[in-house]
Amino acid sequence: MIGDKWSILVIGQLRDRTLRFGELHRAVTGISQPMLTLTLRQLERSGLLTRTVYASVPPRVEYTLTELGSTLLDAATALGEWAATHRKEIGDNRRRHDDTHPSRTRP
Amino acid sequence: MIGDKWSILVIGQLRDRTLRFGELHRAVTGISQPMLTLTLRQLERSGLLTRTVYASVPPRVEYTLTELGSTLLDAATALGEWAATHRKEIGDNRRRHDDTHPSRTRP
DNA sequence: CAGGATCCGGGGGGATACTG
DNA sequence: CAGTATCCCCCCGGATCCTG
Repeated sequence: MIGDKWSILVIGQLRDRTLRFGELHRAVTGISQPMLTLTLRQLERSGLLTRTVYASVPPRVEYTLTELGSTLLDAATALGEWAATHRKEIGDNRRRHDDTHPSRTRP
Repeated sequence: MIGDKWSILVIGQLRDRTLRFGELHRAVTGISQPMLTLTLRQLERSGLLTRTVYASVPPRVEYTLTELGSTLLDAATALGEWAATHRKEIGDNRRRHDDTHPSRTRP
C-alpha cells in the first residue's frame, strides 16, 4: 500500500468525512477514473474503507473509512509530518549536493 | 521516497550500523546492482546517508545513516509497526471479501 | 453518476557485460 | 570490490469511449 501512491492520497481525503465517487475524483487531483476505481476496490477489499451503494437514480455511492482505515491514516500522517518538517532541509541538501558534485545524479 | 520501495528497505538495513556496498546488495534481497547504486545516490543527495570512500585496494565504500536519515527511519518504523500489527487482519479481510464477492478484484 | 472495457505509450527496473 | 553502461521487456496507468 505504501508503494501505491494513490491509496494513501485517497485515504487522506476521507479523513473524518464521507465522499462520493465523483467528489473523490475531484479531490484527488491527477488520478484517472480507472485508477480511482481500482484503488477503491483494493482498499475496500482490505477492509480499509466501506462502499455504500444507494439504489437511487442517478446512482450514488459513498465511501467511508473504517476504524482500521483510520488507524492507517494516523500512522501515515506521522510520516507526512516528517516530510513536511524536513522538506526544506532535504531540498537544501539536494541543491547543495548538485552544486558540489555536478551531474552525478542529474542528466 | 515513499513511492520508491527500495529506498526505505535500504534505510532499514542501515539502522544502527554501517554497511559496505556488497553487504547492502546481499542484505536487500531482490535489488539489482544498478538500482542499489541509483537508490544510494538519491539518498546521499538528499542527505539521508553518507558515503565514505576508502582509498584502498580492493576499494571499499561504506554507507551510514545521517541524523536526518535516522529520523526518517523512526517515522517509517511506526508505519511498519502498523503493518505488522494489522497484517493478519487485512489478510483475513481480503480472503473473506474474495469469498463473498467472487472475482471483483481477482482475475 | 459510477464505473466497466479497451488501447497504447513511457519509463521503471532487471540482466548482463565491462572497467578502475 | 564497487560501480558504470547498455539493452530491452513488461506493465502501470492515462486517455478515451461506452453503459446500466
